[in-house]
Amino acid sequence: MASMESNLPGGRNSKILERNRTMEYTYEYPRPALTVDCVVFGLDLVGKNLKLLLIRRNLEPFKDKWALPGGFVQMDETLEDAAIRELREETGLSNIYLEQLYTFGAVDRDPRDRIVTVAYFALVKMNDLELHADTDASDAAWFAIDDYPMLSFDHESILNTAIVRLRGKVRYQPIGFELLPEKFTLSQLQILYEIVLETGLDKRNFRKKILSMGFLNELDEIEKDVSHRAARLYSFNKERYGELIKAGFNFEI
Amino acid sequence: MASMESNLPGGRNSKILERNRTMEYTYEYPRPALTVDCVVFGLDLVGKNLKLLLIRRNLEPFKDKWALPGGFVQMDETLEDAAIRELREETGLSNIYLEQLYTFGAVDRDPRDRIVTVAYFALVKMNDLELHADTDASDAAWFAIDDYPMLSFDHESILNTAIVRLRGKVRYQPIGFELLPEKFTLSQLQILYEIVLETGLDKRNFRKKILSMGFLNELDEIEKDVSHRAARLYSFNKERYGELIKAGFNFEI
DNA sequence: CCAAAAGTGTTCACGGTACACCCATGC
DNA sequence: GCATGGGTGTACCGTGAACACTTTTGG
Repeated sequence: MASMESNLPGGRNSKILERNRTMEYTYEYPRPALTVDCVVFGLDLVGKNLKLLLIRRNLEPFKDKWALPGGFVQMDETLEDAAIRELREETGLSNIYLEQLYTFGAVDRDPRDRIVTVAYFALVKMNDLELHADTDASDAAWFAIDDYPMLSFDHESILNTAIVRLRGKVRYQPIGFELLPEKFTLSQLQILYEIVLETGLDKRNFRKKILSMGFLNELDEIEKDVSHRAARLYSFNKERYGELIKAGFNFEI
Repeated sequence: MASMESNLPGGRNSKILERNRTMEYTYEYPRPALTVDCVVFGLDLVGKNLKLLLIRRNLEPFKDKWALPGGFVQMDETLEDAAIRELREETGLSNIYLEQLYTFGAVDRDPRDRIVTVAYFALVKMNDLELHADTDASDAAWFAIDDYPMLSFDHESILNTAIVRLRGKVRYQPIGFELLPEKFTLSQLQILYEIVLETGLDKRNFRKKILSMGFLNELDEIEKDVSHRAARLYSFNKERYGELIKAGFNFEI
């Protein structure tokens, strides 16, 4: 397990050690450990707030404390694969929107050792959700974004970075749909933006704008089981959106 | 050199090994190596094009090939510190704009070993530039962004990610000023945007817009040594920009 | 006096914003 | 019939876009 890349570090701790699998000289030096951590957001359309998925740690340090789901990157998997695997193992989630957020490398962010973590941020449709913790998470639960417990390590600052990213990105990329069911009403879409952007929006202007963009499919279907006039359902037409983007269209709320 | 973080990986390759400095049980498992790489952009106002700073590698693999400046992260430095150190060692640059770009973790991105790299992107004022390679770069040079040599490793895809980021970010954050001298003319500022955004801009509209934003200092100074009417010089007022942002102002070109 | 770039206003079209009432449905 | 949210149009204003000529300076 010795190697070197692009260029040498300062030289300290470096010595020629062995030939590796490609038979080139490599160097040995101490390596930080590498983990991934995931900030998972969900949307509570009833309670009208944004939710955060946390797990309860069952190992030291921070045993029994809440933390972002995550864990070590293995040698034979990409960073994204590691994030996907950890999410499945610790929360049972799969097939969700995932994007790399930022890499946190403060020297003392972990009390045990030098550990660098690549943070991901994830959006899930909370309806088709079924949490079941495996492996080393004894518990997983959703918390309101403005009322969550103390977090382990530097996870609070990772979370804050993710919130800033979400708020920024939701305005100019159609990622909000990842938080809604496949079929949704325009009111639900509006509530999504109102929650994430922490603002009120005018109903008529919102509908005019979003419909004029032309990437929503108007379905031949309406809401069920509501005690008032049922709203029409829509779905996001990803292909159409791609075409529009190619043609120079600019999404913005 | 054994440890573990947030949660365990799959379990394979893991065993209890030793107590570390905080006297908690830790695990041993193989770790990817960790490097940083920097995409450094400069602006050539005369030739009117964007430039890229590369180094010539003097070690295998890709010996004598061009690559992004970068190298291994040491145990006692943050990721950003590593990027700053490598830039100084390999190119002599210091005190430049630097921001984290993306972390690349494909399993086979380096032929020797599993190496994950945290890419940074940097902007330099090319006038106050003086390149001198130390350490392990035998050479450093600027290339036009649309005419550069073959790059080592996956550095071309890192570069492409950086270009996308630059083009996207320059439109809604005042990072362009990092590519200009402290004192610049409005025409130079316009050329900057025309180069980066690969578009033409109307002179009158551009001036109206940028001046109306109210964060440029109009200096009592004009260009020197030009064979035509000398233009007024301006500088970017960072403090003023901060105040505007706090007040809800939105920068956009 | 010529070349080169600096500097300067107005008009028009479009998109954003503000704003209020009737309709459909379930209980 | 009443409570609840669904659904709809217009007028105004401000910003973005298009567009051409005069001024200054050095050589």
